Amino acid sequence: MAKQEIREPKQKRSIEKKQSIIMASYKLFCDKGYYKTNTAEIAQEAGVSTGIVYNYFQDKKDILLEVIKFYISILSEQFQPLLSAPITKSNLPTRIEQFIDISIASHTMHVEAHNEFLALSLLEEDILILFNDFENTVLMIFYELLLTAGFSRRNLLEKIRISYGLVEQVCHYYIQRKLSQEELNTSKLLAIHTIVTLLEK
Amino acid sequence: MAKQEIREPKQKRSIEKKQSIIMASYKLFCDKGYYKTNTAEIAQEAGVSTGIVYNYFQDKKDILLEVIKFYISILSEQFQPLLSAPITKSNLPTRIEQFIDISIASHTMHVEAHNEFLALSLLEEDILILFNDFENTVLMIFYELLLTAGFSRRNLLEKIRISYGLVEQVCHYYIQRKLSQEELNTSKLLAIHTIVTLLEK
Amino acid sequence: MAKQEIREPKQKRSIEKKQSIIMASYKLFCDKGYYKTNTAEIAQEAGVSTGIVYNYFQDKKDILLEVIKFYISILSEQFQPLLSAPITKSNLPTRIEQFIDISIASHTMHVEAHNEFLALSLLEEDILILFNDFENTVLMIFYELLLTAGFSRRNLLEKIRISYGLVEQVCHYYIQRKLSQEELNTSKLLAIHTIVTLLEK
Amino acid sequence: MAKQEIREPKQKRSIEKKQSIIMASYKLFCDKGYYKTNTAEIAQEAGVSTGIVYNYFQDKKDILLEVIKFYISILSEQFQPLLSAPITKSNLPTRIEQFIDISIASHTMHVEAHNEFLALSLLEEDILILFNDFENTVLMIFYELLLTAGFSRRNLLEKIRISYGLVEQVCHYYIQRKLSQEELNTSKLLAIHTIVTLLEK
DNA sequence: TATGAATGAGAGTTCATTCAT
DNA sequence: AATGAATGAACTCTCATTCAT
Repeated sequence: MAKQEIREPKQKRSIEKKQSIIMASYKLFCDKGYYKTNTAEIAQEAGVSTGIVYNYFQDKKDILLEVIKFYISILSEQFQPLLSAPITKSNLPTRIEQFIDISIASHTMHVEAHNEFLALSLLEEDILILFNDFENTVLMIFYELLLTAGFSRRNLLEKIRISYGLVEQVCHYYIQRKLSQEELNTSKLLAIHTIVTLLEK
Repeated sequence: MAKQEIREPKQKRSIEKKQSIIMASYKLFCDKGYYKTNTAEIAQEAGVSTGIVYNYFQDKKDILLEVIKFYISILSEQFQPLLSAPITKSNLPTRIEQFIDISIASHTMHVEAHNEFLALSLLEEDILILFNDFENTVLMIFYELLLTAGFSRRNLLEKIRISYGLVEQVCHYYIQRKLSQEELNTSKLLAIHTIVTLLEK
Repeated sequence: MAKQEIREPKQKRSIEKKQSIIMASYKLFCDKGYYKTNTAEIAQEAGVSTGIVYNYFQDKKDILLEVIKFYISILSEQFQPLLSAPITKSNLPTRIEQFIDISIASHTMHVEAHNEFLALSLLEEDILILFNDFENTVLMIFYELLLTAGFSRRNLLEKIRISYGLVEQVCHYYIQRKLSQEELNTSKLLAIHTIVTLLEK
Repeated sequence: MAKQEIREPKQKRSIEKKQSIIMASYKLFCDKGYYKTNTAEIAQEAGVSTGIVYNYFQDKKDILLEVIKFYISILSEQFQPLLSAPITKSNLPTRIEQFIDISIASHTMHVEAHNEFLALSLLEEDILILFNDFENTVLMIFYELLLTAGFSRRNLLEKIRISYGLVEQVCHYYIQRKLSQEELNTSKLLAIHTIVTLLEK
């Protein structure tokens, strides 16, 4: 029962085609959702035939995984500047604010993607793993940055987790409940203050 | 294209039948997920015919909505004791700990339900509304309790939202990442301390 | 991953419908061959919808197995008179001739079925088993009949197998090569004489 | 609707390429069966591109025909020594035994091929013709050998056909039913004796 | 000659919903 | 009110064959 071999495209044109299928899928998954998008639509949106999709991907689920990897790579890029800047005790509040701003920006830019893929991560184990890996990477970088900044190692990981979760919640509220800019600012200030207090404790 | 009228069952036997369909669906949605459960299975699990399901429910989605209402009613019941007990400045940490414990207990008891329905709430607008309504109700009760306890009205709602989110995050981490009991205790203590600080600020 | 339950139809109408699907498939498999018949055609020929087929059968292969059981039951019926008549040393040639005549008659009546199903038995293990079971049953009955007739037990089973194969070959030649009636008669006489000699040896 | 012309390869490299496609197909048809082998696999196994296959063969069926011709050429080779040795009344039993032994050897060596191609010959008319031609050739050679050996012309062809079929049956049983060596020997002796009797009659 | 990416019709199967009884 | 057989559109995936390069 030999599985058909999946071409890992080496040539430029092939890579472009695989990428175009990913982009088309990304768009459709955001617009209509993964379950409500069928493979024919993906092919059409990508401007290819239905058959060729299966030259590049094992099955529909495989497409989803690649789309999510692509999405995570976008997130990664957006956080990059923040993650490579040093943290000090004095610039901590600014850094937290930047983190919140970037989170909100990235969620807002891809609000449908965020919802859809978060939902799928709850429904499918292997998608959860991709997101967890990304999250862990980010958390570990903050861990190192905060150690370097002179914060105590004691319970630091737990503190970061809680802080991270807190930021996620602020973003989630803002986007889902459509908070006003003013409410957002209030929440931001509260969150920043809370996190600073927590980390310095 | 007049939609077939859905009877709102008045007689005892009918009510029981509708309820049994909801219970069967709840079980199956938790076990296999909404998308992977078909109506024939629901009918079989409920011990009724496939046709009769459509006497009580508009369509499959309608069943889901009722199942979620049922799930929320369970949550509601579990939080009831906490929501009817008064909060004072001195018992606040205890109350927060109780809140966390109840949250974890209810998520753990229905861990599949929690994941499945949270995911669906991100995929379907009308499910989100149900959960938001529940959350708002809970938040408002805490708002009143905290006002009565003498906490300042200033930014109180935002503070509660953030606190609520923080608890959700701790639970989510505990369940998804399978934290050890020890890690959980650390996180709990940190969370309680953070929330107390935040509210008293 | 619960397989959909296959209804074993108890009610008269259901049994009739299952039978009609088998008959339609039998016809199509003989006319066009199993691989070249699709499920839509089967449904159409049976006068049902495509979906209902899967209420009665696990999958396409399952239909094939039932069709072959049906075919074997026909064969069984045709050999019945011969298999229930006693054999004596003196009527042995007549019995062998009857056996050849019935074999030819049944192969001729269902020449397409015979070829198609024999071919499939070589391609699919579980089909081979069905045919082997039938063949073994027939051989064992002859074994008993010949013992009763007073033939020696020594190598009797091997002798019967060879005789059976010999008859099959005569039929096969007659049908495939379109022997003339005269050639058939010659072959028949030779086969009868050979078998009698073999058994009496 | 002019069919694309199929080159009959004259150059050495082309002939080798065509042959390698045939060999690859032979291997795959034996391993997986004709229907379960696709042209991409054939090309890969042969180390050529999928497109080039259609320069040498009309279509997939055409490959099959060539593969069967190749298979028959192997059979032919294996029977060659026997078919060129003279038969006498006294060495007849030995010759028959050799015939059985070669048959079993060739079927055993290519047991998958034998089953697969026999099946296909029942499903496809033009394949049957190829096998019949081979069989007829073999039978005619025996006919001549036996005439030379002094056997009567009367019904000789029918006798040979029956004998040939009998040998096929013994081999078939041995391979399909996995007879023991002992059972095989018994059957062989019985078959030889039967055929000798038949021919001498 | 040769490549292998691309095509697209067609396969088997599922399932929410309907309807004759 | 209840049944469960029946519907048929829609789904994912395969593969013999073609064609631009």
